[in-house]
Amino acid sequence: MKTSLLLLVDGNALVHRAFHALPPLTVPRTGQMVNAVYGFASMLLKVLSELRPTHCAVAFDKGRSFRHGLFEQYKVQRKKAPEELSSQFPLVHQVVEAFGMPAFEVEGFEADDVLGTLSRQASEQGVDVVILTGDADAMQLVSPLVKVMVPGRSFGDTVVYDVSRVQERYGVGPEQVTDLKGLMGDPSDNIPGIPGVGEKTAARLVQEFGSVEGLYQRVDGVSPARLQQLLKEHEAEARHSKELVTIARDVPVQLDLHACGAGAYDRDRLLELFRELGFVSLLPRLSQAFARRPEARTAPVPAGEHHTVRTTEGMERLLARLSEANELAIEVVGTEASAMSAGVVGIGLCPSHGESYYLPVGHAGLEQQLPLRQALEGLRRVLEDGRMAKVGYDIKYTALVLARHGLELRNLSFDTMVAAHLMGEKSLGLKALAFSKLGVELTPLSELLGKGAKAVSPGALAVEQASECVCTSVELTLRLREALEAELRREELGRLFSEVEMPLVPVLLHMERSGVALDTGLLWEMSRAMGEDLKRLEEEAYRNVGHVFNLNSSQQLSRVLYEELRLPRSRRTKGGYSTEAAVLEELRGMHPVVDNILEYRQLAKLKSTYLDALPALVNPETGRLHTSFNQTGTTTGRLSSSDPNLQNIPVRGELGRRIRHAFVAPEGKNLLAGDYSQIDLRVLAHLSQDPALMGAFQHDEDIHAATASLVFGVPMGEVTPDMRRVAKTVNFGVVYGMSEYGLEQATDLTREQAAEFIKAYFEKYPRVREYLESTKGHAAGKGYVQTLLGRRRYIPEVNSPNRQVKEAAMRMAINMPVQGTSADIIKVAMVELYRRMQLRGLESRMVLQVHDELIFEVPQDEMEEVKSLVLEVMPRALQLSVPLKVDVKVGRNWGVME
DNA sequence: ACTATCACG
DNA sequence: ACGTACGTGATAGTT
Repeated sequence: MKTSLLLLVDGNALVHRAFHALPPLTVPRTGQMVNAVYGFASMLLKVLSELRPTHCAVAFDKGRSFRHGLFEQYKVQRKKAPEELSSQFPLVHQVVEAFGMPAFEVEGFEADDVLGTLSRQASEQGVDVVILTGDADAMQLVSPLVKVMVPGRSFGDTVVYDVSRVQERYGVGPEQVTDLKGLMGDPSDNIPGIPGVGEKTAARLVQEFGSVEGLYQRVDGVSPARLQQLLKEHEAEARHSKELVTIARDVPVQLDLHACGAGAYDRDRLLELFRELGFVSLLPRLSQAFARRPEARTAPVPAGEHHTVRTTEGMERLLARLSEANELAIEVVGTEASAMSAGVVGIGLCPSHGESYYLPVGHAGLEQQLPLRQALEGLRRVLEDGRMAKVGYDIKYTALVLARHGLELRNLSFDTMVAAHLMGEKSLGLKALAFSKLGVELTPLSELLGKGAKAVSPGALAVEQASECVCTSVELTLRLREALEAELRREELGRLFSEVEMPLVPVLLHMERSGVALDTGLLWEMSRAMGEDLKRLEEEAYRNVGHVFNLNSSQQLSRVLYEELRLPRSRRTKGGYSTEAAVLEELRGMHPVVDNILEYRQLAKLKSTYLDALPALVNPETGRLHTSFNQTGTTTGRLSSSDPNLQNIPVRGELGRRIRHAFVAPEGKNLLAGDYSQIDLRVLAHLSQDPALMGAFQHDEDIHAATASLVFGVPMGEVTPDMRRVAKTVNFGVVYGMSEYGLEQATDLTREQAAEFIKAYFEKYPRVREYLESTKGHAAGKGYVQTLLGRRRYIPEVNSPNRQVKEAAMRMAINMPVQGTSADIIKVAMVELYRRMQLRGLESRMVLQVHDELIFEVPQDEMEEVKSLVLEVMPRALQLSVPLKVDVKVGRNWGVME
């Protein structure tokens, strides 16, 4: 006999939960955020196909909850839902409607009150109920006929609570959940409870006294005394809190089962809606959800054979299989995030769909696993075979760890992280990509490991768990390649990807692995000397102010300067008034402590960020300093450098420059630097095709002086240093989308002078103005801008109704094609230089890139050859309408280069 | 985890 | 009447 089952959904709670649990997901063209809609729809499909309810209904909050009348602080701390969430509710309602589910809303009640009432009415009719929600408060509704289902740790999973499960989880029965919550309170709803009473204590009290009311009848029997005291003091809060967390079951609403029949969905409407929202992955699940008879449940993660290879025989079978493959997704699980220090825990391999392998080699205490040596020797033929394409997610990490263990991964053909970044994807985690590109929810290894204090090392994981996770991960990597390859082609990014970005991967790997030599003795000595100066400055500052304070705290400093010393205030910050250097410069001479602070700040920055930090990062294996070059860190296409950042080593001040002296070439070698001269302005000349700007570069003029001469209307010979400085500022400013206000701030010009200068500038360079205007027009029309090689940046804010947001977006739109084209150019140069250096078998190595300059470490006998190679390749990287000029300098260290 | 500051191009 | 230069990453202090 078929029994009835009513599914009741708390629309608000589920949507909130989905919004916070799922990575951002937007509709490509409109930018509408839909992650919560997706999660809601996906969860509904799952539950419909698994539970096969005969009836269903959804409830939503409506109006101001009656609880606000009971308690004015109710949910008062809760921020207004962000636009990204609230804009999804209309779509959720559309989904519910297409699913053919009646939606209940009752003015003044929250969704769970409506569900509480409906579930009571259903129980009275003897109907089984499952409540699907994202809010644990609903546990109080559980009864022999009513179960509560909530999403699990990963949103795709669900956990069902019946009476015994509630008892087990909370230590009290469902009817006591309100007592428990009343004592504990709920910070997320601003419900007070008893301060200091958590879940443990609350559960003990409820077990002992049965309820809040029972507790207060016998409150003198509570021990310890401290707790008893607290309970007495906060009796009103406890009783009130219980009232607040109690779900109403007498809402004016009537359950009509006939109107709630499941399966009354509008298939065409659903299909259309899912297509519109880009939920392609949900389409095949529709028939499952609405099929008449129960079928096998859909797997959230693609099924496939996952093998764990732990024996010599297993290895032989694997190798036989790999020899037939022509591509291979690969992932190394390392002991740590830094590829230059990581050991190997395991290797994941996926030669084709539905078939993946995990080789544990470094699992702690695991008896049956191959030694790393044997695993690598076995795999060497395949991994070093340049004919077999390797696919990976962050493949540079995998290849670098392997390289350090003596194996060169060849033919790095597709990195899904790099591809996704090129596609403008903002969330680049494998989890986010699998979700947005494949509609698959996966738990990445990193989540298994936890973070912060309770993080465990991968080697400590159970091999079954690691294997399952890594096999899924390489499988998805292979499937992502297909999705992304097609997308790249569609967006005409295929060449940029396969001819620039992917060939760059081994170059960056080489640079990271090379590292750079550091004179740590020099840094230590400077640190010691600077430490003394800092101490002196600190004491002087205290003397000038009259008391001790923390010079490193901008908040304390703000109080000292603007409250105690009453110096003139300017820009506000959150914790007081700004104390940044530009502001302090204005205050110079008003009080002696200002000078102390400025000098202290400068020295403290240099000491902590460079002098003390860098020597500690020298790799004990190599004795050198190794950065990471991040290929997916910027919106413009530049590289970034981290751990440590070697792209912001000081150069400007005298003291700063001395730090560069510590970046040295080993005995018998020199450093060679090739830097593009004025690359951004040359790119601007090319992009704008402005005749005057192009002419200046074609004649190899000093561009800032030439600009000054043009704008001020004086011959080149009569340009003063001041005129040149203003022209230089404007030349840079143009590339940043500068305004009159910006120029005023950056120079000592008045607003009027600044306006006049800008006007004159655009009269002399009219095509630059036209170019800037057309770039902004393009951005507004298409929602993106691009570089010479087609690299794109999507900027949806260009059409923001908020003027400030829109203007900021326009400045980004102006800057990106220039900065990004320069990045294209140097990347092409790096790939070509590396290729040629390899071909010639040079011992020289590229070691650093700083946006417009490349640093090489060159043995003395290769110096001339490398110098001419650099001078040949860098200027020819891309053909522009103006020449690209490269200056080459050589020196024993990075501080003295001639 | 966030904010303010500051090093680089 | 507004009130910002574009792009990064590391540090120290604060929550």
